[in-house]
Parts: sequence; structure tokens; C-alpha cells
Amino acid sequence: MTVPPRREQNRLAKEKRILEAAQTIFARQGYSGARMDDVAAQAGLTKPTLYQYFGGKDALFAAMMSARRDDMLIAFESDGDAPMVEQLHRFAWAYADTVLRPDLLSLARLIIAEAHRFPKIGRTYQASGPDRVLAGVMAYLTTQRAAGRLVFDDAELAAQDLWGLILSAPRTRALYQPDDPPTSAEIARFIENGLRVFLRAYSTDAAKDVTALDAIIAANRSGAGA
Amino acid sequence: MTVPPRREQNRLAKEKRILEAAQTIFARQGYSGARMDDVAAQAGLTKPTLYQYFGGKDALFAAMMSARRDDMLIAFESDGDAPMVEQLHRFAWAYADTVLRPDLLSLARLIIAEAHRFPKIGRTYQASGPDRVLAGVMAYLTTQRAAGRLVFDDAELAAQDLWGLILSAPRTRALYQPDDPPTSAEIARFIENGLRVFLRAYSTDAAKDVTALDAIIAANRSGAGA
DNA sequence: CCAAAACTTAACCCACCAGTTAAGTTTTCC
DNA sequence: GGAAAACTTAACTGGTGGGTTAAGTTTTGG
Repeated sequence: MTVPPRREQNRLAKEKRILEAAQTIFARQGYSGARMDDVAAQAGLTKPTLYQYFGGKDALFAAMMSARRDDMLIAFESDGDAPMVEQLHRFAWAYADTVLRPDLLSLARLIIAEAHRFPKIGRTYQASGPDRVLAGVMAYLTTQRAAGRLVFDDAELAAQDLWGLILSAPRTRALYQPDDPPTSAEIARFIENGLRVFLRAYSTDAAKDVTALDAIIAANRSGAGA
Repeated sequence: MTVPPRREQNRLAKEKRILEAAQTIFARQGYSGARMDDVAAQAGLTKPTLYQYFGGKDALFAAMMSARRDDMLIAFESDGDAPMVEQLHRFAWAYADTVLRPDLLSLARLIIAEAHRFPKIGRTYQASGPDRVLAGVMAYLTTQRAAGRLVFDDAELAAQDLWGLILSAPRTRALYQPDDPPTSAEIARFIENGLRVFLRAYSTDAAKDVTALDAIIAANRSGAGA
């Protein structure tokens, strides 16, 4: 087989280490507060090498951002057969676990902080992260509407509502209080309430779906404690 | 009448100017990026005077934050007599106009950015801004429940839902894209949809209330264009 | 084993910036 | 009008941090 040259392997590995180090340091210190020496140290190398890989602070910041962009994708993997309420519940948790991950929250804080100095970064993040998830949710909700289980005019608004009901509260709090992240019990409280409200407003058979939701909640509470 | 001494008047006026300047500069540059010279220039004075008023950069930042804290209060002034749907609609707009104000958005960005370096600021902001508004909304919703117009178990969750449905989408976008603020047509879209969903889920007579909402929307669209 | 590429060490330059000092100038109060 | 307080100007200090340079050392490919 084609052997990849060792040089290039090392180069790529080191590049990755630098980008990870950059994320750590930038997220902790902000753009202005971050020191290139610290990034180098975190990556386990020295400044001249760092400058050989990335031209300067701005370039490193930009490179880090576009590299991390791909990590924040959450696939809405519809399990096909599972009932809608169960799928929604599973998706809500998958989404919450991702969106509330400390590293992604740090990144979000960083983007928000630097959005006006690097306007492109804010737009790019929005387009490649949240907007793609939103599109997935829209597609799923549209399918369920076609199957006669949901009713709405505007799929985008319905998807936004789902997000707003489920995650806006815990995420907003997590952004403002990094040292006091919501517990999984608190997250559960928002998710369960949010789904209930969503179903009451959007389901074609709210009574049945809410009952199904309550069953799922009860099962999860007694079953797994993760 | 008791004449306030001129000295003190000047002192207070200058203090205020400094704090406003500090907000402008810190919001634009972030904490690390802000220069004390710039703050002084923005306030129309020089650095030694600035240092006489506030001991140093940290102290100025803290003082600015606690001074601005009181500005972000949005009273939920219930008009007493007006019908519930109209009150909710009016409140939604008042809230949106405040929360999406550029200066308050800048401040929010700043708090989010520095939250992990000044943990107290994040908590204080949350407690004195959002949490107080939330309490007002909760009180109002509880009143309406007592009057038999709404139904819910947990007032806090209901209030959170109202916020999440109405403002989480435009505000999140505004945080990430300071240069491209949502138009008032877009805000209207979220508010109208959010209220409709809220009423469907929480009203004891959803059909009637949604009709009332549609009437208000139609009236506002033809009437005033502000 | 050798030559080239990549890397490290260590020191350096320079601009910037928080905070200070000392000298004059204006404002305020009596 | 005069003294004290407040302010301004202008220069300075010291530390820091982005970015560079030059010298040796290791790694890699052949």
C-alpha cells in the first residue's frame, strides 16, 4: 500500500496538537489575553516552530476556528422505526449533551466575544453549526407533518421553537456561569417540560403524545441514571 | 433649598462620563484589549484623572459592571385592565426592544467573554437582570392562572418558555452576528409565532386567545410601522 | 552514514500599555 | 482675591508579549 511519508505524518500530527492547544488557550484567555508562548507550551513546542506552522496570532486564531467548525456537528439520526416522541426525546438529550459540553461552550463564548472583531467567524459558525442542525430538525418535523402526526405552517419556526423550549434556558445560564453548569437533573427538567409544551402546541394528538412522553420519562428515571 | 455643592456635582457627572466611556471601550475591545488611554480619551479627560477616580483597570471594570447593572431592568408593567393577550403582546415587544438594544447586547457579550475570569459578574448579572424580569413574568402568569385564563404547574418553567419561544432565536443570532441585527419584521415573526405557541400550550381557551392575538397583529400591521 | 530539513534553545528587538510622577493651569469656595 | 483642590500636560518606568534571529541539535530520507 501507499506508505504516507513520515515527515508529513509528523507535520499533520503537530498541526493538530497546535490547533488543540490554541483552542484551549484562546478559550481560557480570550483573543487579546492569550499568549503565543502559552500556546506553544501547551502544544509542547517552542515559539519559532509555532510561527513556522502558522504565520501569526491572527492566522492561528482563524485556522483554529475553521478547524473546530466541523466538530460541532450534531447529526439528527432519525431511527426510522422508533415512535416520534421517543425520537424527539432522544434527540433532545443528544443535542443537550453536545451543546452543553464545556469545550463547545468555551468556543461559543470565544466566538461571541470576538464576533465584532472577526465578523466572518460569527456568520460561519452560525451557518456551519446551528443552522445545519436546524435544517435537520426541520426535515424531520416536516416528515412527521406529512405522516399526520404534527401540524404547523412554518417548519423553521417550529424547529426554532423546539430549540427555544428545550435548550435556551440551560444554555444561556451555562454561558453566563461557566463555573456552575446545570446538573443533569436540571437539564432533564427543561427537556421534559419543553417537549411537553411542544407536543401540546404542535401534535395532532397531544393527549396521546404527552402520555407517551410521560411513560418515557418514567422509564428513564427508574432505569438509567446517566 | 439645599444647594448641592458644585464640586460634588462635577465629580458625579465626571464619574458617570467615565463609566459610560468604560462601557463603550470595554464593549468594543474586550477587557484585555481595552486601553486605559482610550477610556480616558473617550471620557474627555486624561489618564491621571482617570486613575484618581478609579484605582485601576480591574476596579474600573467592576465599577462599570455594577453601575450598568441597574440599567437593564425591564419592568413588567401590567396595565391592569387590558386583556391578557394584549398585555403579553405589549410586554413581548418591550422586552425585545430592550434585550436587543445594541448597547445591552455589547454588555452581554462582554459578560459572557469575561465570565470565567470574573465569575461573580456573570452571577450578579443573571440575578439582577434576567432573573428579576423572570420573577415579574412569573408573578403575572400566576395572576392569570388564578383568574382561570392560563393553566400550568410550574410558573418558572412557564415564564422560561415564554422567553424561549419569543426571544431566544433573535437574541442568539444577535449575539453571534453583531453587524447584522434582526429587522423588526423578523422580530415580529418570532414574537407572533412565539405567543401563538405559548397560548396553544398554556391558555384555557386557546382558540379564543389565538384569534385575539391575530386581531392585535393585524391591527398593528396596518396601524403603526415603528 | 551523510546531507538536508525540521526543530530547539536562548537571546534579542521593539512596540505597547498599565500605572506613576512632577510640573504647571484652571476651578471652586470663602 | 487668594488658597486649596482638582485637573491637565508631558514625560517617564517597567513589565509584557508579538515576532525574529542565530546558533546548535535531532530527525528523516536515501
